[in-house]
Order: sequence, then C-alpha cells, then structure tokens
Amino acid sequence: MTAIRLYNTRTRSKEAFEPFDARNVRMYVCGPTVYDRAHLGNARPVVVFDTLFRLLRHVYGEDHVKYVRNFTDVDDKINATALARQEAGAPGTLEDLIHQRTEETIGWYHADMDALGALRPTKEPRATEYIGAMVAMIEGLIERGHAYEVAGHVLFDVRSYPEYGRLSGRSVDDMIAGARVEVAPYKRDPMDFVLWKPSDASLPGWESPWGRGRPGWHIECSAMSYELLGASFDIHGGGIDLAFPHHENEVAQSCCAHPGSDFARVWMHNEMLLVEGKKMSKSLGNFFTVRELLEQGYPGEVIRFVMLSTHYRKPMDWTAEKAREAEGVLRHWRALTADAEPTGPDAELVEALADDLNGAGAMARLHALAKAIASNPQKDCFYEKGVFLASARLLGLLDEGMGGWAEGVDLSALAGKLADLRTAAMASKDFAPVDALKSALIAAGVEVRMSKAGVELVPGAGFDPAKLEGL
RNA sequence: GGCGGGUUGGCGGAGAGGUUACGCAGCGGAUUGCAAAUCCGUGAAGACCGGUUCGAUUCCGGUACCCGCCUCCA
Repeated sequence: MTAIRLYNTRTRSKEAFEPFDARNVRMYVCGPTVYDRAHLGNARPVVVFDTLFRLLRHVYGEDHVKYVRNFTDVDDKINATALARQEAGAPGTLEDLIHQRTEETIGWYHADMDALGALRPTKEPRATEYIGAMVAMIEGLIERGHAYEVAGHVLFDVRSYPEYGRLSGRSVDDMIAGARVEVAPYKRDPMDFVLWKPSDASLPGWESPWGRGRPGWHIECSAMSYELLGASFDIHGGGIDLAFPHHENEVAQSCCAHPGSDFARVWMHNEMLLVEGKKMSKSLGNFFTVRELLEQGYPGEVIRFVMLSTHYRKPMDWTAEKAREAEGVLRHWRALTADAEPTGPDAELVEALADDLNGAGAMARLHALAKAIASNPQKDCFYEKGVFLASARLLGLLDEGMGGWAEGVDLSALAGKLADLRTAAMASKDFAPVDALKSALIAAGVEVRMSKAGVELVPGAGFDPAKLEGL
C-alpha cells in the first residue's frame, strides 16, 4: 500500500499517515459560509482537499473514504442579505428569504466547484440541520464545567482547558497581551468565545435552554464532525487563516465535550491565495469570484491546473500568465491522449502525491510521461497513454466532461479554402492570398498548422469566432 | 507587541547533504513556400553573513526584506 505522509499543523512536522480504520478513512474540511459567490481564494482548499480525497480513494478504495464538508448557513451576513431583500419588498418571511439565499448560494457553489473538477464530498451537512446536536454539545460542556451562561450567551471557558492554544502555537496570556479587540464585559476571560447567542425577533433563532437564539460560529463543525465522523477521526482541513481561532476553538469544544477522544489526528492547512502579493480576502475587497473567472473564459480545468502547480502550504499568486501556460500544456496533453483509454496511474506520480500532496512534483511527472510518449512517434504508446491519462485524472485533470473548452469548432470549410489557395500558390508562386487568409485566421485566435499532409485549423487561446465572419 | 511561514535561474516552481528537477520564455537544429504546431539539443539559480561538514542551495545561528494569524475570512 502506498505510504502517505502528511504535514500535521499540530506537530509542525510531516508524519506517516495512519488512519484509525483503513476501511473507513474520515476527513472533515471547513466549507463555505453560503452568503455569496465563492471567490477564488475559497476554491483553493476545495481543490487541495479534493486532490487529497482522490488520493485517499485511490489508496484505500473508493468506498472506504468519507469526506465531510459543511455549509455554514447560519451567519449574520446571510441574515443581512435576507433582511435587505425583505426591506426591498421581497415576499415571504425572513426565514423564507434566508432559506432562498442559502439555497441559491449552495447551487452556485456546487456549479462553480464542479467546474473546477472537484468531486462532491461524501456528505455536505448544513449547520441548520444540526442545531439540536449543537445544543446537546453545549449542554454537555456546561455540565462538565467548560462553559457558562451569562447575559443570554453561553461562553466557552478557555481557562478550563489547559491545552487551549496548542494547535495554533500560542498562549492565552500572550494573546490577551496583544489583543486588539474590545472585550465583552461579561466574559470571565477575554479569550472566552461564544457557543450560543441570543436572537431578537429580526433574527433567525431556535429555542434552547438559554432562550431563543443561534449558535456561535465554531460549534457547528464540532457538532457535525462528531455526528458524521465520530469523536475521533483522521484528517481535519481548512485554510491556514482558520487555524486560529476557528480550529483552536473546535479542538477545545470537542475535546472537552468528548474527553479521551483525539478529535482530529492530522490537521492540514492550505496557505492563502494572493492577488498582487496580498491575501485575497473579504475584508480587503480584492477578490474575484470563480464564476467571474469562468465567464472571462478561463476554463475550470485551467484554474485547477494552476492551483495544483503550487504546493498547498505555500502562498499562491494567481496570474494570467500562469493561466496561459496552463492552457497551453492542457491543450497539448489533451491532443496527446485524444485516443487513449485510462488504465492505472503511474507509481511515481502517486508517490509524489503521497508525499504531503506534492502537486508540483506530480505535474513534473506528468510532463515526463508526456515527453516519453511524444518522443516515440513510431509506436502508438497505447499503454503509456493509458497510464498518463489515468495519472492526470487522479489529479482531476483531463477528465471527460471538463474538456469542452479545448474542443475544436468546425473550421473545416476554412481549412479547405486555405488548402486550395495554397495549392494554387504553389503553382503560381504568389503566396499573398494564402498569407492574407492565414493572417486573418491568426488574428481571430486560430492556430494555423500547414504541413505536407494538409491544413489543420485549431482554435487557440483568445479564439474569437466573430472575427471569422466574411473569411 | 505575541505567534507562524517565506526568500531558488528572465519568469513560475519542486525535491535531495555530494550526481539534469520540471514548465514557460530564450537560443541552436529538424520540419515548413514562409510560419505555426511538433520533435531534438542547450545556457542560466539558490537574499546576506557566519557555523557544522571532506562537501550545503539543502542542517544550525544571526541579519535584511516579504507575507499570514492575533477581527469576518479558505
């Protein structure tokens, strides 16, 4: 069996991955808050952990890996959108409007992530479906002396959990010393965080032992991972910006609610996506959505390729230049494997992937495999092509259904015309008409390939069918 | 202020204490009416200063610069 090694944030080192149960490998990844279109930064963990999911399925078997990614559908930004719609005269109760907003956002999210070639997780629970489990967990925390009720809120008592801060490598005292936020006066300790908060009539709420209210942000992941994966599971993933406070708080809640459990054994965090050297984030407003990129003509497969080219633990700059390179390589690879049937993935590629998800290493291996095929034009390389295709697909590339962007438009009429002109020019030695048509085609983004065998026209980067009119 | 990460050739981007990463671009060649595409070949690196070592871009220490978290965030 392939030995997988993963970098564990908790121990700050790369470790051999050993699942609790090889027949039931379990991974939880923090999903989106569904109040708006996903931006490109949101897509990075999706691609990273999708790749890990694919690797785990390859190694342990498709039916032996469970991947849970939540939808956070309780959030003040969702409420604000719904409230704004209601004030603008939209029909229905606030709850209806909230539901509408989360439903449409989840639909967008699925469409956008599907376009990136991400497999749907095994389970995609919504926070609102697990309110009962959250309330139960909070009650347990109060009983065990790890949480307290004050001013309609329930707060987690960080001083009751000596390990608090271990995951993110900070101490409670240091954090208080450098605190930048105003502390609510009712907190016993400035670092205590909210498990439950009251809702007034204008906000969605659920009945609870502490009155009508709604859960704090962190408790949902603890409750849902417990319900779906158990008290101890294998991998917990998310963006590095979630390490503190979100994941730190999850650890505290879960370990205190289920003493003796490990919660997540391996913690994995992807680095941030950058734009102009700065983190793409909501607060900076420097983000663009996946949908915008797709509409600009960047195929999802190209976006995925670019994401895989940088190691997940390094910051990644999205640039048009990288997308251009990726598109060229993918066109080449698709042409190379047009007649191939996938067999099994290359062992070296799997090894690269198994070494803490070395996407760049896996890509380098694909280049090597492609070169071996290309430099053997005498043979049909049926077997090699099958391995290559299966390897690419392990990375979620060259999948059927993703390649629509690379498929040709019917340019055979123009190709025929160009071929005729050339034949005539060969005799007359006047190549001007040929060159004129060729230039026009190139201007329209068409790649013109003329050889002894004939004329081939292929839509290239920046192909614009409108410019072909009149040719 | 506290904590964490980074600095590799023109650009992007990996691994490994000693032997070619890889890709793009460039250059040379094959091919072409000319090109394109394709194939073959090729130069080029490790922020700075010390230390360990027979040998460091790779390990250790320091300096500089950049970035992230500590506030919603992937």
